[in-house]
Amino acid sequence: MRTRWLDETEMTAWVRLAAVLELLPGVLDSQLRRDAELTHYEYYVMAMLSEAPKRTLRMTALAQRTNATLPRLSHVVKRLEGRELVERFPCPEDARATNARLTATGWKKLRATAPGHVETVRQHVIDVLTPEQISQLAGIAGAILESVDPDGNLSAVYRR
Amino acid sequence: MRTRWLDETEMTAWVRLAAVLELLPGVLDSQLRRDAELTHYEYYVMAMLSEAPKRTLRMTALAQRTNATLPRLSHVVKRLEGRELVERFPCPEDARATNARLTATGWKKLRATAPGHVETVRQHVIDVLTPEQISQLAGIAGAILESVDPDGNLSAVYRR
DNA sequence: ACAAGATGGTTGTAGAGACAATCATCGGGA
DNA sequence: TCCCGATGATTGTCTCTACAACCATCTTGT
Repeated sequence: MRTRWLDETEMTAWVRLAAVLELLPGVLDSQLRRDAELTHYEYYVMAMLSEAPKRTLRMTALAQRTNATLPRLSHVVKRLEGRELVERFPCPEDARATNARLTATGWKKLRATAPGHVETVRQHVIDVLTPEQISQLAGIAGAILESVDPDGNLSAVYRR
Repeated sequence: MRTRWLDETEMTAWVRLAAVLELLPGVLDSQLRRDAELTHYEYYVMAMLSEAPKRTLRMTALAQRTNATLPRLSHVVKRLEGRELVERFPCPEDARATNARLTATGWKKLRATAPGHVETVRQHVIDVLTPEQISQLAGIAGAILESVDPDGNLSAVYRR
C-alpha cells in the first residue's frame, strides 16, 4: 500500500497546526501556574465540577469529561484535596464509586482565576481571528474531534 | 477592568479547540510509540535533523525549531544517542557548541516510520476536512502562531 | 591583555502522567 | 444463595519535562 504524502497546502496546514499543538498548551499552562498555581488540567477539572449539579461529579464521569485516565484523575484530585479546593466522599448509591465536589474555597479560587484565563484565551486565540474564522474553527475542530473522540466525551456539553 | 467573557460561538470554537489540544497529541504519540517506540517529540527532532544540511544542526538551533528548552533537548538527544539514532560531536567553529547529526540508522528508522505517521495525520486531520477547510486551517493556525510564536521559530521552514 | 558579562550546553532534582497491579463492590446466572 | 466476571477507584513504579545550578567558552570594553 503506497503512502499518500501530503501536498504543499496540506503540509502547511498540518505543520502550523502541529506548532499550535506544541506551543499553545504551554502558554495557557504558564499563565495559570504563574497567576494561580494551577495546571491547565487542574483548572479544567475544577471548571467541569463547577458546572455540574451540586458541583459534584463521580470520578469516572469527571475523568471522561476531562479526557483523563482514572489513575491520572485520582492523583490530581488527591493534590487538589490537599489544597482544599476539592473534596471527595463515597457515593451513596454505589459503594464502589467516589464523588468529587468543588469546595467553597475551590469555587472562590475558580472565580478569581477565570478572568485571567479567559483573557489569555482571547489574547492568543479569539481576538486574533475574524468572526468568520471563529466559525470556521468550530467546524474544523468539530470534524477532527469526531475522528479523535468519537464518543464525544470531552465536548459533550457544547455539542450540537 | 471588566472581563470580556466569551459569547456562545466563541465558546464553542474554543472548547472544541481545547479538546483537540488535549486529545490529538495523545493519538499521535500512541501511534509512534506503538509502531516505532518513538515519542512524537523524538520523531520531530529526527525529522528536523533529516531536513538540515548534512543532517546536522547545533543543539540551540534544534531546540528552537522543536520548541524545546535546551535541557529538554539535551536529555532527549542523549537517549537517542544511546539508541544510535543520533550522534553528537563538538562544533568545530565554536568550542562551546555541540552538533547533533542523524545517523544512518536514524535515517532508516525515520524513513520506515514516516508512512505510518503520515497515515495517522491523514486519518485524524487531513482526510476529515474539505480542501476549503484545509486552507482555512492554515490561516487560523497561522494567526494563532503569530501571537504565540512571534519569532516564527517553529514554523519558520514553511512560512509564507 | 584581561576582566566581566553573555552565550552554549550538561547535569541533578523534583513534579506530573502512563501503565500495570491491586483491591473492593456490584450484578447476573446457575 | 453463591460465585464469577465486570466495574470503580487507588496505589506504586517508571519515564519524561521543567527549573535551577553549574561549567566552559566566547566576546566586548577598557
